[in-house]
Amino acid sequence: MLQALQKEIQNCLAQLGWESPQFVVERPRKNTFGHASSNVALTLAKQLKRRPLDIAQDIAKELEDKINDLDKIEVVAPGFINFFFSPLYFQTFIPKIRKEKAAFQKSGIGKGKTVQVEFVSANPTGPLTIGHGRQAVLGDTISRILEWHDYDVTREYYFNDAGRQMRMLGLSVLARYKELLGEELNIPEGGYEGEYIIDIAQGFRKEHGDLKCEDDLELFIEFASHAIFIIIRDTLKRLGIEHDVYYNEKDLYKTGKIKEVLEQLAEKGHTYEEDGATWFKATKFGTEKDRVLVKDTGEPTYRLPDIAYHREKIKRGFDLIIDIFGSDHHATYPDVKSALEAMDLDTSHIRVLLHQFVTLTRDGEKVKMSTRKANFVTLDELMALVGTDVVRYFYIMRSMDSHLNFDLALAQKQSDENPVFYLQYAHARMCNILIHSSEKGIESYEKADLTLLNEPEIIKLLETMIEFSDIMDICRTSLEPMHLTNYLYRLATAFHKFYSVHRVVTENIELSKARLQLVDAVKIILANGLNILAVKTPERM
RNA sequence: GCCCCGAUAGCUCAAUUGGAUAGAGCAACGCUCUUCUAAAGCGUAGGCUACAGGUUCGAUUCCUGUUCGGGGUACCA
Repeated sequence: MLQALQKEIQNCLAQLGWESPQFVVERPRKNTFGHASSNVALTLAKQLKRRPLDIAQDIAKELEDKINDLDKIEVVAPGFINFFFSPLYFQTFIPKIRKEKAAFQKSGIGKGKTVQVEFVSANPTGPLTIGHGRQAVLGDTISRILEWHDYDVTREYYFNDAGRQMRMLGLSVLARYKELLGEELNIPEGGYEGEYIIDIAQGFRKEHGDLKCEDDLELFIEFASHAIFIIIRDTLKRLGIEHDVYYNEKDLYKTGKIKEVLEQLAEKGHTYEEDGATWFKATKFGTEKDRVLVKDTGEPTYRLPDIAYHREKIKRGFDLIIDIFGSDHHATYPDVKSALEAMDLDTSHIRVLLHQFVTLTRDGEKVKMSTRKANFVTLDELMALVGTDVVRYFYIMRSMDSHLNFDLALAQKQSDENPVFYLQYAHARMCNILIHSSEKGIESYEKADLTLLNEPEIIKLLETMIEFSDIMDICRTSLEPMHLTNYLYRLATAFHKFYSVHRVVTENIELSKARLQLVDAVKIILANGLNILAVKTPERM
């Protein structure tokens, strides 16, 4: 609705021979300002050197008979143009929604375009924690939003199965294995102390028996990383998340991609040797410090495979690449980007999303999370506690720029403080009304006089319903699913308010039929939104 | 020191990316079920948007400082 108006105004400006400035068409906060409002005139004032009010008058006059189902246009100081639509404008959407169902207002803007979304990518050193959960749900929901827009989405997990952390993991399992064989427990400095390490050691013993195999660390690493991979994959699956591609860091070594990057950078003179290490001249590309790519031990730092991996991403030809990282990664991306540019690769289609951390509180006390020390709460535990719907909704209901407070005590309550129940309750109510109507003998409400729907609560509800596409567009450009949760909450509120004032099924059959169509239509929109969030739509509660 | 995020009602957060009188939920206090689900609705109260400047018709939003939180600043990932 807003986008259509924007175009109409642009046409109008062209007609008047004025250059189109940056302006907005938006939904005003106050009902007295109409259903849509624009600041065009204000933005034109300087260019035309005229009073904004006069400009607004001119535009309003020009637009008046070009827009269908318009009640009136108002020009208000200091120069806003407010649009008031007639009830008919809103009523006509009902048959459209009921006909198109899940396809209602689909933009199709991503048709034929490929997107890769990389998310989670946690080291396979332990079960996913509550911290990882935020990224998991964010990534999957963003993917779902893009899929709604018809993008072809590849969900990818970069699997760090090489490097120092994996060696620590192998050593930790080895230590537990030896303990099982009766030796004294000796977890290495910086090793992993979680219970799950014991389970893995037991699994190893079951498969390999009692070996004298302390030299064969690789065997332990491989076994452990695979075991943890299974754990992580299953956790995500329980949350309704499945990655299309697990990209192994190891493969970058096997296929020689690491070497290629080093060679390519050296060839262009972007690296140098110092203190036995290979350095990347990151400062040449505006980064604050030069970075080590290969340590004096001959082992690469994590940056090198990161660079190689991103080089592969670009080569794979996606139209859009989205990286989702925790805020602790903010320092590393500029280096990767610099290196890619150093290899003359285009990085303009990469979007890096950084989300802030999850703070876990329990009875008001902060709980410190660490995989290594094993004093974390796992994502599995959280799901068991509050259910997947609540987990999915809570993780994205806040902007990713702000810290997320997860109060465990509150989450366990499953009480009325929970917005998820508010939305699901609205959906269940809608279903119940439709069921009730047939019980009351209304066989069909296909033929109805929709002009009967003109009370303020109903117009407000309809107005909110058709806002859906505007919201989905904001989600697409901002990549912030939070806008969708906020919207659905408003939609449910508009419905609950309507419900409390107007009874749907009454003695007045004609009116009942019209309102039944309305309820059916809201239900479709609400379900569309909840489906995108992968939150269930119960018919009864 | 430098870099990234945040600071809005007692608490948790919004504010359509610069718009008009800053809004919700929870907590507090009142109402509303003989009705399609009260997991709901209505009302009251709650604000110098951390602080000080600047930019312009207009700032919670952009810029510059300051204060306080979180994260980073490795030849750890």
